[in-house]
Parts: sequence; structure tokens; C-alpha cells
Amino acid sequence: MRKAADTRTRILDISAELFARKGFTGTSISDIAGELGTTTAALYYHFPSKADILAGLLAEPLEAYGRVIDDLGVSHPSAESLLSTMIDLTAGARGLGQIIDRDPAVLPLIEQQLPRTSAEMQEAVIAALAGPDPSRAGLLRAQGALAVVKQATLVALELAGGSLQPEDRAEILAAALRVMNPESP
Amino acid sequence: MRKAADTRTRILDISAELFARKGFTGTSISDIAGELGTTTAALYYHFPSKADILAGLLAEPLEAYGRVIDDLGVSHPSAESLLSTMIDLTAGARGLGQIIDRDPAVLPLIEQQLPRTSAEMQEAVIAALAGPDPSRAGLLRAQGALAVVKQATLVALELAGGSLQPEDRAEILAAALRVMNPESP
DNA sequence: GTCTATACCCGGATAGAC
DNA sequence: GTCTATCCGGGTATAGAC
Repeated sequence: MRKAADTRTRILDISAELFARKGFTGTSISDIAGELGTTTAALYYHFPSKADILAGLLAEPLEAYGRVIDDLGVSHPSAESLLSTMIDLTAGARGLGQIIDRDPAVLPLIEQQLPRTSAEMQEAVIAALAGPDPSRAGLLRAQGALAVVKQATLVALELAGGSLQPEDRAEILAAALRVMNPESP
Repeated sequence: MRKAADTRTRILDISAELFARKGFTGTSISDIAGELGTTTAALYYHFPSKADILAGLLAEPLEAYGRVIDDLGVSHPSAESLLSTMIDLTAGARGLGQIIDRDPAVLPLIEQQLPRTSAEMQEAVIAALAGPDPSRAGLLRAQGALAVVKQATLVALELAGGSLQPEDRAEILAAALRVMNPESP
């Protein structure tokens, strides 16, 4: 016997997979309903809109992300510590980060109901990594290190079937740190 | 007096900018027409469809990319040489690479009229970087290095107003190579 | 080459029965 | 909770005058 909360969770799971694979705009309500085995109308009993499904998926990861950002000004973490955290955030979002990063049409849809835009948060991380008064080279290194974290973590998740292996995690962190540090370790 | 070839070029320029900023699906024909200063119908005198505009933009970069791929099996370039080439390809595509990488809905539209999918080409580059029988760590490093090239090159283009500065180029290449090489340089 | 007008379709969303 | 039926808007694309 299926409960509403149950169905809600299934919708979120299905949507996460489809959004990650085909993008948000590339996934239609009827795609989701099809996977779910119902009609589109049934979906609207559980969620008021397509954007709300996405919001439901992103709420928790973005909150975690936000806490990290808030902490930046207080604890002034090292590059190692911050990149390490970013690996975990990326892994924890199950490929949902891609949706925000990649589909420019998505941001306006959820931006309003969030304290910070993801662009602002990304900026904050870059700024923290690059330090005050960064050189162009320093900025490029920070951007590069974060790109390594995002891409390699996603690939590692795929390779390991959804969970991040400790040795992969260590490898990614080391690689990102090498990007940050021009001198040999 | 405006010629057709002229207008065609303007359409391509405008579309390149809009596609890069708002994505392909996020850009409507009337967005382009608006920038152009005409109606949507006028656009269809120059291009038979929206997908053809994209194809017009991607044809040359993808051909150049394809030549690099074809050459991989012959010249077995070093990581340095290959990553260096990838920087130039990324810069030469004026942010158009993003469109392919980021919008999953785009591929089906142009895939048919191309010899190779961009996914296949990306695979080939990764394989060439990682070498035969790569370890998981080796794969992650290759993926990371390529991610650095793509992201940092885009940022460098923005910072420098559209052209890639030699010192930025050198910085990006060095960073990507550090990702590839676990030992100190 | 560009216009006005319009056809067509698809995706998101709603109404109301069951 | 899920259905059938339907609406509505926006986006692509076409017809035909100028």
C-alpha cells in the first residue's frame, strides 16, 4: 500500500536521475510521470510545479553549501580543508550540482526562494581559495582546482556506482591541491 | 546596404553570444531576432531552423576537434602537447564548447549530421591522456586535467575580454600538467 | 530581405469525476 | 491519489504580401 510520502520520495528519486541525465529543461513532466507509472496530473497532487520538484531536490544540498559559505568568513579554512569540503558537497548532491551549473534557465526558477544564488556561493569559494587581492594566475588556479573537484568527483561517483571511495577522494584532493600550488610540494 | 552574407554573420555572432550566456534551449528565436532588430520570420530567410544556426556555429570548431582526434592514433602526442592543443580548441570555440557539454538536449539535434559525437571525442582525449590500461587514479587525473583546461580557459577569456593571453595560457597548461603528474615537477 | 499573420505543437498546469 | 479531459502560453516554423 503506497503512501503519499512514499510517492513523493519516488518522484524525487526519479527526477534526480532524469534531471542529472537529461537536464532540467530537457526533462518533461510526462517523462517523470512515465517513469513513475502514472499520469502527469497525478504528479501535481504531490508537487505544485516542476520547479518545486527541483527545489525539493536542491534544498538540502544548498543549505549545506550555504553553511560552508557562512563559515568562510569565520574560520578562514585552508585550501586543503575547503577543497575537501567541496568534494563532499559535490558528492552529497548526487550530480545535482550539474543542473545548477549547467542549465542557465534553471537559476531564475529557484533563485527567488533562496537566500543566495549559487553563483554568489561559487564566487565566495573562489575568493576564499584565491585569497585577498588575487593575481590573474591565482584566480585561474582557484577556478581550476574547483573544476577538478567537481568533474573528478562526478566521474568517481560513476566509476564506483554512486558512492565516493576514500582512495578516489584522496586522489581528487591531491590533484586539486597540485593545481593550487605552483611550487612542488 | 546590408547583404545576406553580412546578416548571416551577424546572426551567427549574436547567437554565439546568447547561446553561450543563456544556453541553447534557453535562447528563443525571437531573442535572436530581437537582438538582430528584425522579426523571427526574417531569420528563416537565412537559416532553415534554429538547429541549423547551432550547426553553423559548431561546424568549424568540431572539425578542428575531429582533426585532433584523428591525429591521436598517429602521432601519440605527449600530455603537454595534447592539453596545449585542447586549450587552443577551447579558446577557439568562443565558449561554444559549453553548449555541447552542458545542454544534453542539444546533442540529438546536431549529432546526426556529424561524423562523431562530442562524447566520443572527449572519450578519446581522456583515453589518450590516461594511457593504456589506466588505473582509476589515472582516469581521474585525466578527467581533472581536462576540466582545468576547459574551465580555466573560459575564465581567462572572460578576464581578458575575449582573447587568451599568453601568460594565462602558460598558467593553465602548467596547472593541468600538475594534475596529471603526481610527482613534483 | 523583411514584414504581418497565423498554423502547429508541446509542455506546464488546472478542473472535476471517481 | 489517480484518472480523463482540457486549457493556456510560448516557441518553432510557414504562407504570402510588399
